[in-house]
Amino acid sequence: MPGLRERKKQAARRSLAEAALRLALERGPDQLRVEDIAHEVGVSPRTFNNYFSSKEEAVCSFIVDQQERVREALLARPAHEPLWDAVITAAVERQVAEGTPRREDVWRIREMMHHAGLFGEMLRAHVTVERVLATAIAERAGDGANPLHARMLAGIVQSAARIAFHTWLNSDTAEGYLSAFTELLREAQAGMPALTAVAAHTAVADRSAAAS
Amino acid sequence: MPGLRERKKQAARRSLAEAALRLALERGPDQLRVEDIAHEVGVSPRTFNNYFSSKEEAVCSFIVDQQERVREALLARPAHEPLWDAVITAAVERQVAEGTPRREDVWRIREMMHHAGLFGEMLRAHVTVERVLATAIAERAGDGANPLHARMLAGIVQSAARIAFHTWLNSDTAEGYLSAFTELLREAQAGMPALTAVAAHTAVADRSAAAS
DNA sequence: GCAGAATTCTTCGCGGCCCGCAATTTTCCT
DNA sequence: AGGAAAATTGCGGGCCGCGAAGAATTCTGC
Repeated sequence: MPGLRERKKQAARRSLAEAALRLALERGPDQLRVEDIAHEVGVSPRTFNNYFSSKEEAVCSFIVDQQERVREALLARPAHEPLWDAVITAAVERQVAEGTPRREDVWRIREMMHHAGLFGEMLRAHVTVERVLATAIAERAGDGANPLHARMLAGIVQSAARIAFHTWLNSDTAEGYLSAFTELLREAQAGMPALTAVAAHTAVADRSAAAS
Repeated sequence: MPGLRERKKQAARRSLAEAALRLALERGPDQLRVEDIAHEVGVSPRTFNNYFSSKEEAVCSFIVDQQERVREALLARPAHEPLWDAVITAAVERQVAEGTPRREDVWRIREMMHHAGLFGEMLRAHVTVERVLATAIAERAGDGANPLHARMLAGIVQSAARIAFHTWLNSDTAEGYLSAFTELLREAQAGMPALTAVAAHTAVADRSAAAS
């Protein structure tokens, strides 16, 4: 069990992260100073840097904080479930639990993704989650599993999440990004057959064209 | 055709990028100031920021500059070749053409990957390449191809490259990272069967344990 | 060739971020 | 209660990114 000291630290950290994200959504990534974040929580700007090494890290920390939930969600799947199904279900579950961003925040988020520092930090956060997910996958797969393969599967999951979210963000569709996310993972599971099918069709056309 | 002015600009840009990367390798990411880079090329520090918005971007720009070669390498594959093979071969070809880092630079690169800003920038560069690769894949796959699926395949390729390189970087093995890269892509093509096979074995063990 | 135009480079300065250090206050354990 | 450990904070320094304005260089039409 964590001591009182540790809990207060975590509370302060979460307060800072929450304030950073909220202010970033309110006024945009360029009008966000660490001074504001610190003042919002009631600590000195210097203290902010004891928790986060940059404001970007604070804004994106909520992604990293999903680490534990990812691990738990995967290991909670029934043991007889095939690995792909367990991974996909756990990943989707987590996304559902996280919820979809509010409609009014969409264009702000879009703006934030155009911010180089924030975008890079988000990618870093995804890699961090990927590492945790990889160990959970390896754990689930058993001792004989190749850690590299586990890492690869985790990378595929994160890629699907990133791509589905990014596509949803830049399109004014009404439906969520979860359907695209799931579809991408199912495709990856099957080795991207939809793509290769099209390619095969093209190849056939090319061959008949070459033969004529 | 590019005008003379444009060519000089590109030359200056490449000089800056080359100097940035070389100095970063020589003295480490923390002892690298834009003033040094600019002075090395013979321009003012302010001019540096006309070409790159940060020193990290300059150091990682060589990755982004591979965009065109990726595209060409893929579209140069014979038309009858299956998509996966074409993509894998083109990706490996590109990596081979780029060459393996010198042995003495390894620990410097390792140090650079620990630098938050540089690591994030490298991930951003990978995403940029991913976008180009995705359009090339879509082009190759034909008009009926789902752009999302193309993007996903590109993401898988970039994930494999990143994971293989990262693993190689943090292990003192003599062999290159290309073998791991190829193997990861082959696994992905087949839907990560090695992992799921292990999982099936574990599931069987679990079931017999539950039955007893 | 040349003079004007256009573009680029440089100098200067401001606001901001990040970090090391040391003092101070708060919290924890016995 | 009192000492130890740890967190917070102010200060100082270095660097970065960017804007403005003048200087320099290149381009263009003649």
